[in-house]
Amino acid sequence: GRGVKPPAPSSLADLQARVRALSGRSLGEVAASIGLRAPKDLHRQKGWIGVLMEDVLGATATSRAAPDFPHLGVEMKTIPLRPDGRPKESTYVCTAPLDGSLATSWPESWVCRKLSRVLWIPILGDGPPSERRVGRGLFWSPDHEETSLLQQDYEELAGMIALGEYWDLTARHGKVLQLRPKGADGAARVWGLGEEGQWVQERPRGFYLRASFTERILGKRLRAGR
DNA sequence: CTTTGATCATAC
DNA sequence: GTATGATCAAAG
Repeated sequence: GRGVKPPAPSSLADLQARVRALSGRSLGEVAASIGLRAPKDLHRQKGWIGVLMEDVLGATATSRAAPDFPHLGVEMKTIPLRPDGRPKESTYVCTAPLDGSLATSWPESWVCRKLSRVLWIPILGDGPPSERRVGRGLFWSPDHEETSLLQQDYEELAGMIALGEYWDLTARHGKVLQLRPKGADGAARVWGLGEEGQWVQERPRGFYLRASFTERILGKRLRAGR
């Protein structure tokens, strides 16, 4: 089926109201509201929930290197939660260019800008996507401590990339932010600047937030808030 | 069970 | 191919 996308939210208040209205609804209902059907599972449509929420909330920057709501400066992320409230997965942030164009300083970085204001939308439940439910959305900006952790990791990781240390560029680095392969498959390659300044072929990488960090972000605020 | 590395769909 | 949206599945 084809969807009918609502217009972009006109203001932050508009977006907040739409998020509130989605809270508690099943993904099947949400999909139906814009003329879509939920897939039986996510095996072949891993990003379906994220795209659905973008569509239903009127995000405009899908598949572009910009926040989902450019005029509001808001990036939206769906986050699947276990029954105990812990995130099931890490969260993709953005790609990490290896060709020398990656910002070395945190404030200038794409990661920093993308994370400056995030709308987290929890997704509850296992089983068929149509039966999962939308949780209560949360607008988040990193506090001082979170910013410090992110900056520290970012600068370490960006430094490794700048030095071309691909042999050690694994997901094991970073307390809260990590680098992971991000390609069509394990054979995907991209050109990177090597240790001697030569061009080398490497797996493409992306920045991810560790699930433990997202848990802290959400847990702290959901317990404190309301 | 948790984490790392691999993988799938789509837009441009 | 690059970027978006993520989850899957092998490895630890």
